[in-house]
Amino acid sequence: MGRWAPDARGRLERAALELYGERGFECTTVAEIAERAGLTERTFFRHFADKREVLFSGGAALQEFLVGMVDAAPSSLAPIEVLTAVLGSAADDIFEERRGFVRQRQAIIDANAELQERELIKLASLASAMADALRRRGVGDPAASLAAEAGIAVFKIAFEEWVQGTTEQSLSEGIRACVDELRHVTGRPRPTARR
Amino acid sequence: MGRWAPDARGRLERAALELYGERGFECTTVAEIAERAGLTERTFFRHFADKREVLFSGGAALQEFLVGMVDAAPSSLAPIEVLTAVLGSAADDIFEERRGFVRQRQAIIDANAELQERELIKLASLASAMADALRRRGVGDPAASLAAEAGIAVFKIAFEEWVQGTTEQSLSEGIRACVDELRHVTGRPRPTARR
DNA sequence: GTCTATAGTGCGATAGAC
DNA sequence: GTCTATCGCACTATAGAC
Repeated sequence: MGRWAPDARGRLERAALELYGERGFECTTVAEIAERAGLTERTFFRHFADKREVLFSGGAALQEFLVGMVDAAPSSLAPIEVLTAVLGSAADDIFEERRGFVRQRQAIIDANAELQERELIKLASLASAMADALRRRGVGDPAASLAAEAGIAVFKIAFEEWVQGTTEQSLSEGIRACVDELRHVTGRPRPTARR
Repeated sequence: MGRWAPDARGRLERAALELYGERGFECTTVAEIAERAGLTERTFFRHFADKREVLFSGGAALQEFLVGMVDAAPSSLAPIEVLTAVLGSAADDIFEERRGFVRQRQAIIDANAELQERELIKLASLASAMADALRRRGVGDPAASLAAEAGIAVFKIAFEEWVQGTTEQSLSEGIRACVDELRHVTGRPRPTARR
């Protein structure tokens, strides 16, 4: 048993989620979060770069998961197939099991512009990491970037519907449906001599 | 002739661009910007919600331009064709003529994470406005969102290459090339009975 | 762990334009 | 008189320096 109660980081995360939910992100001070967690302001900033980051530190794990799956995917698969499979796995293994937490967190983010900014930069960094992973598979440019951005866009749109709860579909089903829809939207791959 | 020198807003924008370029975004205080523009800190915040916004207020005009063009496009065009045409027009009529300014501004943004966050949220709002415009044309969901997000992704990737100056291509040529590449990446629109 | 600079807000005063 | 743009001051909270 150490000198301090364990899991300071986790306590700060939980305290922040509670308080942001109760009184909103802007109306919560770091001092209040620290107090509820039984710690000081200074300690908060040693764990999280700023007041927003406490909601996003889980993103690193998600990124590792996705990149690892892309790296491990059979080399026979086309980029779009890899992404569909990998995002679907994340949906089933990570999101579906934490639906309550995810929705609570999303409600907080949706209520604040600063938090939306932070979320978008996390998604952009995810897209960039996915593009790198595709390049390691030998996918060229700009195909790698385009596929990664398209994958993230699909995820974003499917996630939005899933988290709202207006659909019976699972998240991974929504992802597959969106990929199909994207195929139709972009049209056939060049009107070469066919017909 | 008024009591004050005219175009306070423009003076603030120019002063900010200069100072952010000279010493970086973080090392510039709002007081310094206001001083160079011959105004006070309080006036800066009257015109711009925060220190970042001074670099992004032109985005509203771009959004109006794009949405207006989508609304005015012939109804015979498919969503992806509308977006390709509209983004190409913006490239030729807005970006190509301001290349110097755009590059200077981008160098400032690339050097700072907070500014990248703000840029991403502006792009997201652009995507959302484009999706709305497509829905007004009768495009359904999620096709409208997907097309808009794909269009913005294409623009982002083509813009990146163009602004770096590593290509001879014009921005609108880059956009068309990226749209073609995206078509190939997503693959054919469902393996229906053909062949 | 304390101290401080700076971002950003709220409110009242002022000086013109109309 | 009203309206608008600016200033000035007091204030809080974040975030970083020491």
